[in-house]
Amino acid sequence: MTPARSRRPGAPTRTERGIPEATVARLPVYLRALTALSDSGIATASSEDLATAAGVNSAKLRKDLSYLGSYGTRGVGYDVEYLRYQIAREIGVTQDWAVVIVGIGNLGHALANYSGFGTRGFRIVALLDADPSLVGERIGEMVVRDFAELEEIVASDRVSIGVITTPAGPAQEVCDRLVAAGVTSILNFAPVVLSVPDGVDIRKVDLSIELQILAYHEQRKSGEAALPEVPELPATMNGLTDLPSVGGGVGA
Amino acid sequence: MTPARSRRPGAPTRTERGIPEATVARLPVYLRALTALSDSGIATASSEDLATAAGVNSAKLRKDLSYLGSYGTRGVGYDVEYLRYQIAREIGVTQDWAVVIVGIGNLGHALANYSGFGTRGFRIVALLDADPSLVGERIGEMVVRDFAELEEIVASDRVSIGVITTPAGPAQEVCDRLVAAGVTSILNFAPVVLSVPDGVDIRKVDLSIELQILAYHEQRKSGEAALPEVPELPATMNGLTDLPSVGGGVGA
DNA sequence: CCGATTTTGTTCTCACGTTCACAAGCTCCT
DNA sequence: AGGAGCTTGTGAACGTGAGAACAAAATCGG
Ligand SMILES: NC(=O)c1ccc[n+]([C@@H]2O[C@H](COP(=O)([O-])OP(=O)(O)OC[C@H]3O[C@@H](n4cnc5c(N)ncnc54)[C@H](O)[C@@H]3O)[C@@H](O)[C@H]2O)c1
Ligand SMILES: NC(=O)c1ccc[n+]([C@@H]2O[C@H](COP(=O)([O-])OP(=O)(O)OC[C@H]3O[C@@H](n4cnc5c(N)ncnc54)[C@H](O)[C@@H]3O)[C@@H](O)[C@H]2O)c1
Repeated sequence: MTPARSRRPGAPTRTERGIPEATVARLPVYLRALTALSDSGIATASSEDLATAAGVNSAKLRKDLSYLGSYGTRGVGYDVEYLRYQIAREIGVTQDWAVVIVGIGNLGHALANYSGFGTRGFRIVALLDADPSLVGERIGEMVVRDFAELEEIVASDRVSIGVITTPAGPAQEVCDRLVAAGVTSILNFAPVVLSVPDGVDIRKVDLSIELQILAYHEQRKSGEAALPEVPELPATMNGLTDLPSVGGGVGA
Repeated sequence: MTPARSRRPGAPTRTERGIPEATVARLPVYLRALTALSDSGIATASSEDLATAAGVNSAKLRKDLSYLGSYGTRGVGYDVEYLRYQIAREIGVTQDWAVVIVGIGNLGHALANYSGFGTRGFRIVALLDADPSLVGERIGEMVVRDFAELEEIVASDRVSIGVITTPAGPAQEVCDRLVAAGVTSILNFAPVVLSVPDGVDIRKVDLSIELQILAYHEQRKSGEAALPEVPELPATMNGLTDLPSVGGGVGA
């Protein structure tokens, strides 16, 4: 019989068949690469080929795939279709997930018009907005509906994923409504930190943050000699009201 | 005098005043939290307060800030305005960075209409598209210009950041053009892995990947008993052409 | 049938990131 | 002036992630 294994120090703590978070974040990239190879009529690919297509190093790719099982063939590589199916199954996109989008402004419109979600395992079942002048507008096949209908829609369409594209102000309130209605995964575009109860997953997309990270590295490239002098902290910390205005604004 | 320090084992390798990547990614969040506190009229905040506002743990926040210098006061906390300025300076958003957006479709329109960049250290100097029927269209204060004008614009406006919102197909080509024109930081929305030479930074935003990560966790929440059986690999790997179609599509 | 060749799956080691815990330093009150 | 009470800055421990390296397994040619 199998002896009760004591955890080796350094081994990642992971529940049965749990996959490291860093790996989970790369699986969709592999899935996309496999789909591209498949569309090019390629039936088999080595870890090196796949790693190149996915923009990662091949050892990392092999280790990532090894968490799913042994789906390759030594000396040969991976069967593209088979591996694609296995990854899709592991991620959970062999069937479609129902999604609602809340806040049909600039960004909400763009998402609603985007055809890429359908081919990647998601089905947008409702576009919701609180603005009465938007309700009833047609976008592609869909019609904008009133945010008040949220609970009904979530319940009848088994919606588990919500996307927030409202301004920052109402975002927490919208988030709470989504959670109360039964949504357990949220993708947030509003520039604000949302708090959710345990059991609800939240991810954020923040374009200003991405640009600011680029700006940081850009600044170092262009030579730090160009940096302004560090103003020293005065003896008293008061009287600092007239510093130059700086980026980092809050709000919609 | 300062003795030449030999690297302690375990200490992160970092060039003079270099900041760990994970910290750099959080500084914009702190900046936003500080701006919010400042707008609420709060002049001083403890690491605990700030950490709550930024959605991180306070030890992490203190360690992150310690890479910038000692800007707090023991027993008191941090001066909100002063710290905000220091972080903005470190990120490099005390002045605006010029940005071009390439591909003015659904997403490009949304970004062009977004007012949030201006208040966070960025100035959109041009909207570019290859489609002649779009060139000349007015969006807010700006007019869509021909992609062919790229080089001229980059040179005359000292543009160092480019945003790609074209379909996946032309994205690499557009990327190469941007780099050749002198752009050294790129934010990519197209679902494709771009390759760039050393010295050019690239970040990607991929909504389908975000949703798929949520789907993975969602699947585990709803009980794995619901998972389809794992199909076994047949003795030969051929003849696998009729697997169910799965999410992960490629293309625009 | 066997050895050469290819490529996976995994182990080992090092680097990076997070969190705890506490001494050092500042303010305020008596 | 001196001690009580906070809060920062950081050393040290721990956990996670990345990559090099290699043994194991499969194919293929002779
Ligand atoms: N547009 C962009 O390119 C862009 C870029 C980065 C970040 N963002 C962020 O994304 C979010 C949306 O941006 P946008 O430009 O689309 O804004 P927007 O103002 O155009 O649209 C917001 C929509 O949300 C709706 N709304 C407001 N309160 C609501 C509520 N309580 N319930 C339901 N709907 C509500 C409004 O009616 C409006 O239609 C903002 O938080 C913004 O900061 C947008
Ligand atoms: N719209 C969304 O919500 C959304 C969501 C996720 C990802 N994306 C991705 O973002 C990108 C843009 O999406 P979209 O919906 O705005 O697409 P879109 O088709 O509406 O717009 C693309 C624009 O790029 C322009 N273009 C094409 N080739 C070009 C070239 N070589 N040079 C310059 N311009 C060129 C086109 O003329 C068009 O205006 C796509 O890669 C898409 O996969 C979009």
